[in-house]
Amino acid sequence: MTTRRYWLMKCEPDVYTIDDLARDGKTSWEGVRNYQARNFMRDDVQEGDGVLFYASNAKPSGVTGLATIARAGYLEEPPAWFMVDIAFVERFPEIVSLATLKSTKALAKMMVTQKGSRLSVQPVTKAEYEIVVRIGRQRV
DNA sequence: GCCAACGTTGGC
DNA sequence: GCCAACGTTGGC
Repeated sequence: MTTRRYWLMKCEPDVYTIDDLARDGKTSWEGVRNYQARNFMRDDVQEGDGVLFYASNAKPSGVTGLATIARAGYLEEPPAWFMVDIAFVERFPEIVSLATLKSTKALAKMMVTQKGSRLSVQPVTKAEYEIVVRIGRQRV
C-alpha cells in the first residue's frame, strides 16, 4: 500500500463549485492543459488521496471543502492529456480564504500561498492538509 | 477590469 | 537554442 498523498485542485466557481460536487457526488477532473499538472495526474495522483478543493478567481478565493481521488489518472480523449475523478467528502461551513492561508505561519511554504503560483493541481503536505482542514471545520 | 506572473509559440 | 511576442491565469 502506498502512502496517502494530498493535493490542492483549483477550479473557477463559474465552472464548478464544491456545492456542485456535493450534488453530483463525483465528477471527472478534465481539461487540465498544463504539463506539470498533467504529470502529477499521470504519475502521482492515486485513488484515495486527499484533495483540498480550491475556488480560484472567486470573491474571495480559497479552499471551500474536501474531496478524494475516486479514480487515478487516465487518458482523456484525445490522448496526451490526463484526467482523474474526484468524489465529494465535505463542504466547509466557510471558505478558507487565500488571505487566511497566507496569514497562517505553518502554511508559509504551501505552494498556493507563493506569489505567481498558477499550477491548477498542486501537491500539499500532510501537515498542510491537516491544518487547512482544522481551520475549515471551525464554526465561527 | 487591470496587470503581473507565467507558459507556450515561433521566427531566426 | 534564444528570446520576443503572445495568450492565459488569477489576485486584487
